[in-house]
Amino acid sequence: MQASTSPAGRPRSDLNADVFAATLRSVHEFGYAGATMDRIAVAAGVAKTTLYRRWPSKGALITACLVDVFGPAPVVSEDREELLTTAIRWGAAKIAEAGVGAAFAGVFTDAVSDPGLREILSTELQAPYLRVLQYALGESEQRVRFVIDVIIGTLLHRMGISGEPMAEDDVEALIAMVLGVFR
Amino acid sequence: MQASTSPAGRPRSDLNADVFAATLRSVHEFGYAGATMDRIAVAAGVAKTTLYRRWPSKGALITACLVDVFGPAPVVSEDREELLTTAIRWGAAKIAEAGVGAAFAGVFTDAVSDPGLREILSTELQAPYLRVLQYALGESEQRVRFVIDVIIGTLLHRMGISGEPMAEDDVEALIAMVLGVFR
DNA sequence: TTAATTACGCTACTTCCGGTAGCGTAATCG
DNA sequence: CGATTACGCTACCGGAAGTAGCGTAATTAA
Repeated sequence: MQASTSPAGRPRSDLNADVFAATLRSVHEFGYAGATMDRIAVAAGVAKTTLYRRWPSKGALITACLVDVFGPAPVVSEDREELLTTAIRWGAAKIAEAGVGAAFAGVFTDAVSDPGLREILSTELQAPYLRVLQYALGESEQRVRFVIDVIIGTLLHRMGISGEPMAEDDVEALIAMVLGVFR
Repeated sequence: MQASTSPAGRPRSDLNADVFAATLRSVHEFGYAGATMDRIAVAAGVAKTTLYRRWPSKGALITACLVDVFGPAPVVSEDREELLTTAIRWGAAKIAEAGVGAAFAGVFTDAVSDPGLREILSTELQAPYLRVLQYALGESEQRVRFVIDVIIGTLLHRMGISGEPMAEDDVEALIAMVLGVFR
C-alpha cells in the first residue's frame, strides 16, 4: 500500500480538534436538533462547506466526535466481573465528563431513518466494543446483546434524554444489577 | 363549569382514531423523522391543517398517540414484586404490539430541545405512571427514578432504536434484574 | 519559477419539512 | 334563517441539511 507518500496539493489544515470541540459544545448547549451545521461552523471558525468536505452528514460528524471522545476500547481484564465493572464505570464517566449524552441519543435516533448513518455508527463506534465484550463475556450472543442494551439504554436514557448526570450510587447499582445476570 | 352543553357550531368529526392509526403506521414504516406531517395527513385522509387544529405540534400528536395506546396505568397489585413484574411485562408487550418504540424514542429526543413538548410529555404520559410506581414502591425518589430509567431505557433502546422486538427471555431477565435491586 | 493539485472560505442556491394564513364550504345550534 | 365552529385546500414563511461553483491559499513535482 504505502499510503503516506505525501500527496500533491494543499494539505488539510489541522482543525479536527477545534471542530469536535465546537460540535460537542453546541450539542451540549442547544441539543441535538439545535446544534445546526451553520452554528457549528461558526463556533469552530470554519466554513460550513469544509465540514461537508470531511464528513458526509451531520450525523457522521457527531459520530466522529463520539469516536474521538471514547477512543479505543480499554481491555482491562480477562475476568468477567472486573471487565464489566470497569466498562460501566468508564462509559458513565466518559459520557458525563464530555457531556455527550444528548449527542449519543440524537445520533441513535437519527440512525433509525438513515441507513447510511446506521452503517457508520455500527462500524465505527459500536462494533469494536461489541467484539471486546462478546469475547470477554463468552456468553450467547443474545445474553451479551441484552446486557449491552441494558447498559447503553440506561446510560443514554438518564444522561442523554433526561440530561442529568448519573450519581455514583446509581452507577454502582447498575453494575450490581448487570453482574446479577450472570449468577 | 358544566362543560358539556353542546357548543354552537359544527362538531368535530370523529377522526382521531384514523389519525392515530395513520401516525403510528407512518412512524413504524419511515421512522420518526420520516413520518412527516404531510404524509400522516394523506395517510389519514385528512388535511394537514386539521392536524394542527387539534394538536399543536408533531411531537404533541405523537405523544397523543402514545397516550391513546397505553391508556390509564393498570394498578394491578399492592405487592411490590408483583407490581413491577406486571408493569414490565405490560410495557414491553404494549410497545411491541403497537410498534411504538420508534415513536417513543423520537418524542423523547425531540423533547430535549423543545420545552413545550417536554411539558406535554411529562404531564400527559409520564406523570401518571410515575405516581403509581413511586407510591407502590415506597422507596426513595432516587431509587425509584433509577429503576424507571433502567426499565424505560432498556425497552426503548431495544425496541425503539435497535427496532427489534424483545424476546420473552429478555423480558424475564429484565424483571429479575430489577427485582434484584430491592434485595 | 512554474504548473498541477488539493484544501479552504465564501456566496448563493435547492430541497425538504414544520408550521401558519386565509378563503370557501359543510355541519350544527338557536 | 343567522351565528358559529370545523374541515379542506392552496399558498406561503422560516429554518436547516446539503450542494455548486468560484477565487484563492498551500503544497509537491518539474
